[in-house]
Order: sequence, then structure tokens, then C-alpha cells
Amino acid sequence: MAEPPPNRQPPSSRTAFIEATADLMRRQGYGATAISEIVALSGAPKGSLYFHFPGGKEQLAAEAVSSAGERLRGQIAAILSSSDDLAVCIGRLIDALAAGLERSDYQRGCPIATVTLEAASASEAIRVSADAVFGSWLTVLAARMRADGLDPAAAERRATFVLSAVEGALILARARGQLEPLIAVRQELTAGPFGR
Amino acid sequence: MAEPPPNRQPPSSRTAFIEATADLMRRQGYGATAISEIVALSGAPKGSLYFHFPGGKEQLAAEAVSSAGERLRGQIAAILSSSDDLAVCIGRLIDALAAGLERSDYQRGCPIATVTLEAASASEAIRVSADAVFGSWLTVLAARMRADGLDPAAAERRATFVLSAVEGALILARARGQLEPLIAVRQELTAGPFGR
Amino acid sequence: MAEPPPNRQPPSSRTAFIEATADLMRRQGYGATAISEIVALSGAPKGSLYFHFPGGKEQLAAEAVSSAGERLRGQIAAILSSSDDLAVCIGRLIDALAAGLERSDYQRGCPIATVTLEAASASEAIRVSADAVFGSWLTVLAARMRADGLDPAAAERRATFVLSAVEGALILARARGQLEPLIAVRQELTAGPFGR
Amino acid sequence: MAEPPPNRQPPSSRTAFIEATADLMRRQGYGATAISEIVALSGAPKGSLYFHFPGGKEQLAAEAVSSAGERLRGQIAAILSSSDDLAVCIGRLIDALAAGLERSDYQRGCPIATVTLEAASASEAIRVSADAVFGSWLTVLAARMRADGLDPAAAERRATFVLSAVEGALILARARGQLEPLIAVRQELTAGPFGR
DNA sequence: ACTATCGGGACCTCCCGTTGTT
DNA sequence: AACAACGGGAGGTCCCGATAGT
Repeated sequence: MAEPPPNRQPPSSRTAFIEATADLMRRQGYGATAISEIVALSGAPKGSLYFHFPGGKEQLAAEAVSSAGERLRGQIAAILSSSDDLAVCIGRLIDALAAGLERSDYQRGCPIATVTLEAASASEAIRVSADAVFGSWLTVLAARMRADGLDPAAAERRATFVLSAVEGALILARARGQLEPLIAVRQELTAGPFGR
Repeated sequence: MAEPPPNRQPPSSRTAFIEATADLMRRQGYGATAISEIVALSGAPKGSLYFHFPGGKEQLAAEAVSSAGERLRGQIAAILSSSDDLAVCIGRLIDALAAGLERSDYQRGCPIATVTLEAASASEAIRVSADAVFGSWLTVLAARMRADGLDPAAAERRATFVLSAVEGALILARARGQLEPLIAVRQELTAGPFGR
Repeated sequence: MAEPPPNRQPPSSRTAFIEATADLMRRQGYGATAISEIVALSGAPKGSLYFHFPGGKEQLAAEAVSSAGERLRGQIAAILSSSDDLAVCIGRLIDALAAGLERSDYQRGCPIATVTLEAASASEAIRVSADAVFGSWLTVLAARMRADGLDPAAAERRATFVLSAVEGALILARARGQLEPLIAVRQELTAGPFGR
Repeated sequence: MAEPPPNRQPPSSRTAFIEATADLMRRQGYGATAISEIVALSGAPKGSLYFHFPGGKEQLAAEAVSSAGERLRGQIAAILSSSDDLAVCIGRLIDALAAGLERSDYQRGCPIATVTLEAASASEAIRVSADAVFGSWLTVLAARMRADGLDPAAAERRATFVLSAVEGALILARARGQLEPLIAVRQELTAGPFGR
């Protein structure tokens, strides 16, 4: 979990491992992702893996969760500040997720949720990592809601609600192989009693 | 996937396998659940496993999803008809899920979601099974909402929305190791602009 | 090995098992042929297998060897008496084997040889059965050669030689996936210094 | 199948695996030879097996066939150049095979034939490997026959004939548990119309 | 003579992590 | 940082044969 040397040259191997891990686990989860697969997809030399990640698969997963979570946090933040109208922002957020899901044949849902459900009971490190990621997203969301006038407690609650609905819709959409659940949630969140 | 002869005497081995599978996969997911573990927990004879489930682990998982989903559908239906006030019903539903989650040390979330995220990309059979389960829950929910006066399309949408929010909250709660996300969603769903 | 009740009604199950066994083992050998495969191919009920063949797979193989061997002995005898010219007979014999091999995509060689090489070291019963079959073929061949004027010892030797060459050619032909070795042996045996 | 780096130091593990495989399959065939048996006999570390042979049992068998075939080719070549008299050479060849067979209690026949009959229908790789081995033997034999004055086509045919007869005799001898078929073939080949 | 289970033991495969070397 | 090799332990699958009941 210790961040690598801050910012010298992009240590290409280390980064490649994390990215391969994140991509594979997003689609297959923790258990179904073999280290050999990660090595193959990353293109990096296998010998270096345990040099960079002495904690093995578990450490790799935890860092992949953090890394993917951080990236998504940035995207969420960008979308949330793309309009003055909160409902419009949420609509755009869901659209972006839906587009990614469809593009990947309903394979790439939330990169955190899959690993959470699978590994939370087995690895504290992964659970903590996932919790931190969700927390960072909620922070961004809640800030936007406070900016919209909600008091801190209500903002926190509303942020949790929105994130939950979106996460849930991603699951339903993957099960169904259709975007329809995401669309329904989008409508309720932006045009229902909520988004009014 | 075809059920065995409808209803003579419950062939105890077959049922025991399915129940053990459902329980283990609810907590650990598909990949982390070993067949040997299923055999051990079920108490049934190992030799019979491939007699009852020639499709192996995949068939076992698909049937476990169906079975657990069916049972939960019954519970959902019961709770949804326990009061005239829909908001009260939804509150009770979330309370029941929250209680189960807490009782199991945040291990037993939605029995379908974990397997869906993990195996949907690898096994059509499991994906279809999960979709059918979610569909059956949505049917029950939508019916209740139509009874409350919503037109069919709105009911369907609202049902999807509620289920999504609950599923998502279960994920956040497992990641955090606290009930708080479920509580937040409960509040929004029953006391917010929605439950009003 | 005890023959079944001599000749009442053709016990269809028993026969079906033997025939399925003979066909599968001719192509795949002993080890690669699963009992479940035999049951499936035979179409007979699985439950009867151990009734008819309490000795299991080994007994089944031994009887299949005998049965297939006996059938082939008849065909050999017929061909050997189809002409006054021994060379012509041998040519026809090889032609028949070659045709069968080609028709089966080089899968159906000698039904005895495969099982012999594989199981001779593991099962005396099978070895004895195979030896008896080869012996019966040699008897037929030697008789024909004596009829052609060879003295008994020379006939025995010549018969062994011819059978060996044919068996060997069947192996080479299966390895190569071409009839050419059989053709070469045919030529040597019928037109060479031998067949003169 | 691509050989590893040509010839630095003999990687003892890899070689040990191949030799153990060749020995076991010569006696038992492909199906009856368990990988655990190979590991045990080789004395090499089990973990390295799938490092050296990612293709598993099939690759192991194909390489064992090649390796044993190459070794035998050398011995055949040596014997074939041990005398000016071809008949004498062939006699010595059969004697050598007979001695090996008897010494091993009729277990070690042709190391290629057994695997060919068993696995040719299941594995192209093995079939090709076996075909190459037989081809290399035929090349050696045919060369010797051309040296004896036969024209190329006749030499090829005669080589195939001799090899076939020997292979066939090895089968009959294993079935019978006696050397007699080999002796008969030897006599026909060296003293009959052929060896004259 | 046939059915439906049972019983446990191997089968091959492959995985994760380590070691010594460069 | 990277490599080749090791080490041993499951993983899921499936098989052969038995058993109890008809």
C-alpha cells in the first residue's frame, strides 16, 4: 500500500502490473484472475512482480483498487463540475458509466464492487482499500451537494444514496446484459421526485 | 438447470449441495468457493455430486442462485404485504437485510450480486440465472407499486430504482463494515422526497 | 470369459456392451476408453453392466477382444479361400484392411494390437485373450499355407511372418495417416521374392 | 516441441522427465502412465514439470517419443553397419530387440508403437512425432538397402516391409509372452526367399 | 435385470510464491 | 530488476465399482 517512489520516471513495470490487475479484476474479480494472466497482460517481466509487490496478489489487488478508484474519482469530479445543474451532472455520470459498460460487452462495471464482494471477507487490506475508494467518491459527491445547498448531514446521506443506486444499477445491468436498469435509475434520479 | 422430478421426496443430497453452495458463495463468491468445501459443508457424499450436477461447479452455482433467489423472493413478497404503507414495507425490507448483514459480521450480503459480478462474464448460465432472480424480485416489487397507484411503466422503473439502491447499499456496507450506508438509503427511500 | 448362455435369444444388452467396447478400444485403446463411454455408445442400461460383467472393465475388454477376434477370423478364412492363388488371397486381405482403415480416417486398425500393447503388461486375462485370437488367425493362415504345399513348420513360420508384416504395416499406416506402408507390404508379400 | 537452448548444460530435470516418460510409456502406454508416476520415477521436482512442458502430458509424450526414437535410430544405424552382409545385420537387429524384450519380461517392446496405437487418434502432435520417428528409421534402413544395390523405390519398399515385420512380431511376442514370433520373422527375413 | 444413488480415490492441470543467479 | 527453476499444494473433474431397492 506504500506508494512507490513519488515521481521520478514512471516505473513502467510497476504501473503496468497495477493496470493489468485493475482491468482483469474489474471483469473477472479477484479469484478468477491469475497472476500469470496479470503478467501476460502487463507485458512486464514476471521476475519483477514479487520485487515490486512482495505482498503478492493481495497487495496487487489492494493497489489496483486504490489506483482505479483514484482515477475514477477524478472523472467523477470533472463530471460533477461540468454543469450548474446537479441533475444534469448525475445524468452525465450515469451516461458515462453506461457507455463504458456497453462498449465492453457488459464486462466492465464498477472496478471496485466486484473485488469488494469477493475479497472483503478474505482480506482486510482489500476491504480497507475499497472502503477508502468509496469514501473518496462520497466526499466528492457530498461536496457537490453541499454546494447545491444541502446541509452536511443531508449531503452525506444523499451522496450515499446516489452512489448506491448507481452501483446497484451496474449490477442489474450486468446480470441482464442490457442498459435498461441504468436508464431507469438515471430517470428516477434526474427526473423523478428527486431530480426535480 | 432443469429441475429434477418436481416433488416426490426431497432428495436430501441434491438439496444439501445446493444449500451449501448458496451459503458459501454468498460470502465468498464463486471463485473462492471450492467444491471440496461445498462437499464438506453439505455433509452429502462426494461421489454423488457429479451424479446430480453433471455440469459441475457452474451448474451448481446456477442452481444455487436460483434457489436462494426464490427463497428471498418469498421473503420479499411477505414483507411487502405486511403493511398498507409502502414506505413502511421498504423500511422493513432494508431492516431485515441490515440485520442479516450485521449478524454475519458483514459477510452475508446479497446472495446473487457477488456471484453475478464474478461469474457473469465467464458463464452465461450463471448470468441468466441471476437475471431471472433479479427479474422475479422486480416483478414482486413492481406489483406492489402498481397496487400503490403507479402506472406499469413507472412501477417498473421505481422497482428497479429501489432494488438498485438496496443492492448498492449492501456493497458499500460490506466495504465499510458498517450499516450506515443501508441506513442512509433507508432514510432517503422512506423519508426523503420519495417516501413522502 | 465364460461364454454367456449359449444361444437362446440374443441377449441384446450383453452383446451391445461387447460391441461398443470392441469398437471404442479399437480406436482408443483400453485406458482411454471409459466405462461410461461404453454404456453411452451401447445404448444399454448402465445398471446391467456389472450384472453381465462382474469382472468389470477387464473382463469386458477380454471378451471384446475374443469377440472381435472371432469375427475377424471368419473374414480372414473367407478371403483365404477366395482364390487358388495364395498371393491373390493375401492381396485381398490387405486390401480389405486398408479399406477399413481409410474409411475410418485411420482410426480403426487392428482391434487386438492396441489393447495388447497397452494392457498386456497389466492384465493377464487380456493378454491371454489376445494371444488366443492371434493364435486362431495363425491357425487359419497356416492351414492355407499347408494347403499350398508347405510343410507344417514352414507354414507356421510363414503364417507368423505374414501376420507380423500386416500388423506392423497397420501401425505404420496409422502413424503416417496414409496407406502407403500397407501398399508396400502388399507388394513385397505378393510380388516380391515371396509372392513369386 | 521446440527443443530448448540447444546444448549448454543438460538441464537435468527436463531430461529426467522425458526419460521417465519414455520408459513408462514403452511399457504401459499413454493412458496408463500417470504424471505422478513420471514425476516419481524421474526424481525431478514436480513443480518444474509444467514449466518445462506447458503442453502437459501430450507434449511430454510427444517429446518422449522423439527422444526414444532418436536413440533407437542410432542403435539401428550402428547395427546396420556392423557387417557387409545385410541379412546378418537384420538378424542382429532382431536379436537385440528380442534380448531387450525377454530381459524385461516382455514388457519393453517398441517404444513408439504402443503410444502410436493409443494416442494417434487423440493427439496429432503425438501422431506426427511417431511418424517422424518411423520415418527416420526407414531412412536409415533404406540407405542400407540402396548400399546393397537396390534402387531407391525398391529400397524404400523393402525397408518398410522389414520394419513392419519386426514391429508386428514384437506385438505377437508380447501377446504370447514368448520370443517365437520374433524368431520366425528373423528366419524368414534372413534365411527365406528374402535373405537369400 | 435394472435403477438411483453412493464412495472415495485418482486423474491432469495450474497456481502462487520462493530461491539462487545474474 | 529480472530470470529460470523449484516446490508442493489444491483446483475441478470424472471414473470405476458397490449398494440397496425393485
